[in-house]
Amino acid sequence: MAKDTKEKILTAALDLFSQKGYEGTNIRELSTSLGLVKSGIYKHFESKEAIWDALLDRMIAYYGERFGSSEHLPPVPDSTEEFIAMTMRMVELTIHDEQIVKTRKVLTLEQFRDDRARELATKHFLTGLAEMFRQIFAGMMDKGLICRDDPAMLAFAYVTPISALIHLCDREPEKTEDAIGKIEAFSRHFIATYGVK
Amino acid sequence: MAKDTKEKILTAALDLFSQKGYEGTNIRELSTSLGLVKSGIYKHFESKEAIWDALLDRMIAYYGERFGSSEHLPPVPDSTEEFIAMTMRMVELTIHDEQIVKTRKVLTLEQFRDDRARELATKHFLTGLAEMFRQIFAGMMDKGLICRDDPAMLAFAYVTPISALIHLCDREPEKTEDAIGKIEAFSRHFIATYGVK
DNA sequence: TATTATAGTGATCGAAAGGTCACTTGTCAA
DNA sequence: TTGACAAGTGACCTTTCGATCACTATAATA
Repeated sequence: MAKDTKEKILTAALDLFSQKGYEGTNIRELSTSLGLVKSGIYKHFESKEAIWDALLDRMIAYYGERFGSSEHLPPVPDSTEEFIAMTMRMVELTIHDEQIVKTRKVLTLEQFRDDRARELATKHFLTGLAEMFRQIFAGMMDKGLICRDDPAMLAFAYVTPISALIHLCDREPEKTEDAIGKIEAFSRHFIATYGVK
Repeated sequence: MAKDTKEKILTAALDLFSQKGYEGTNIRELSTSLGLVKSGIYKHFESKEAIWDALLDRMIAYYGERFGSSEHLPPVPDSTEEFIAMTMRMVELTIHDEQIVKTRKVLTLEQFRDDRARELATKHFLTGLAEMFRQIFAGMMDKGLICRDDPAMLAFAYVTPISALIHLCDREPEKTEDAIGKIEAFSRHFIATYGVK
C-alpha cells in the first residue's frame, strides 16, 4: 500500500512535470491530484527533489529494460515492406503510449537543468534509436534488402527525420495524423532510395 | 536610454530563460544581472509575463526578418561542393551565434506552455528550414546538380538530421566538434546519394 | 486485546516569489 | 535656473512555495 502510493506519486509527478516542468509544478497540486493533502507526500518522499530523482531513476531503469539489452532488438525484417510495417508499429507505439510521450516531454523540458536528464535525452532522442537501426540495417544489408552502405550513417539518416516528426506530435498533437502519414511517406522514399531493386 | 534599458532587460531575460526557463527565473535575479534593483524592472515592463510577451514578439520579428521573405534565401549553389560549404556556413552560424542558441533553448523549454512558443518552435526546428531547402533543392535539380525527386521530401530528409545534431549541441556543447564533423559527413553522404554523377 | 508502525491530516513556519508605492536622482527643454 | 518627467531606489505588501510537526486513524502483529 505504501509502495502503491509511492508509485502513484511518481506517476502523477511525471504527468505534471511533463506539462509544466519541474519548477512549474508545486507539491500542493501534485498531492491534491492524488486525493491527499500536501504534507502526505512527505511521508513517501523527503523532498520535491527526491521525487525528481526517483522519477529519473524509474525512467532510466525503464529505458535500460527496453533498449539496454540487444534481446529486445526487433528481428531483422525479411522484406522492405515488412521493414516499413515494423517502423510504423514502433512509431504508433511511441506516439500513443502516454508514459513514453510524457517521458519525452519531461526530458525535453529538463535537459538543460539536470545532467542525468541531459544524458537520457540524447539516448532517447538520438543515439538509442540510431544504434538500434544500425543493427537492423546491417542485417538487411546481409540479406540483400538494401544496398551496401555505412549502416550507422543510414540509421542516422533514417531515424532523425522520424524523430523530428515525433517531437512535432509531442508539441502539436493535432498534427499527429499528418505526421504519421509523413513518416510513412518518408519511410517509403527511403526504401526507394536505398532498397535493392 | 529608456529604450536601451528595455532592450537590455529583454537580452538578460533571454539569457536567463534559456538556462532556467520562464518559471525558474525570478525578476530579482534578472534585475541584479543588469545592475539594478528589482522594482526598477517595473518601470519598463508591467509584469514578468509582459517581459515574456515582449521577448516572444522580438523573437518572432527577428525570425520573420531573417526567414520570412524569400529575399534572404541563400543563392542556389553552382556545385555540390558549394552546396556543402553553404550548409556548413549556416550550421556554424546557427551553432555559435549565442542569440540564436538561446532562442532555440527558450523555445524548447516553453513549447508546451505557450502557444506562440509552440508555433515558433515548429517553424524554427522544422518547417522553416525545410521550406528554405526545398527551394534550394528545386533550384539544384533545375541546374542538374542533384537528380530529379520530390524537393520537399529531400529537404525534409536533409534538414532534420542536421537539426537533430544542432539540438545535440544545444544540449551537450562539449560534443559540438563531433557534431559538426558528423553534419559534414552526412552532407557528403547525402550528396553521394542524390547528386548527379 | 494491547501495541506499534505507518498513512494521512491540518495548522503553521520561514523563505522567496511577484508586485506596489512613496521617494530620490538625474537629465533635458523652456 | 527651474520645472517636469523618466529612471532608479528601498521598504513593504500579499501570496505561494517547500517543508515541519504534533496529531489521528488504521491495520497488522505479538
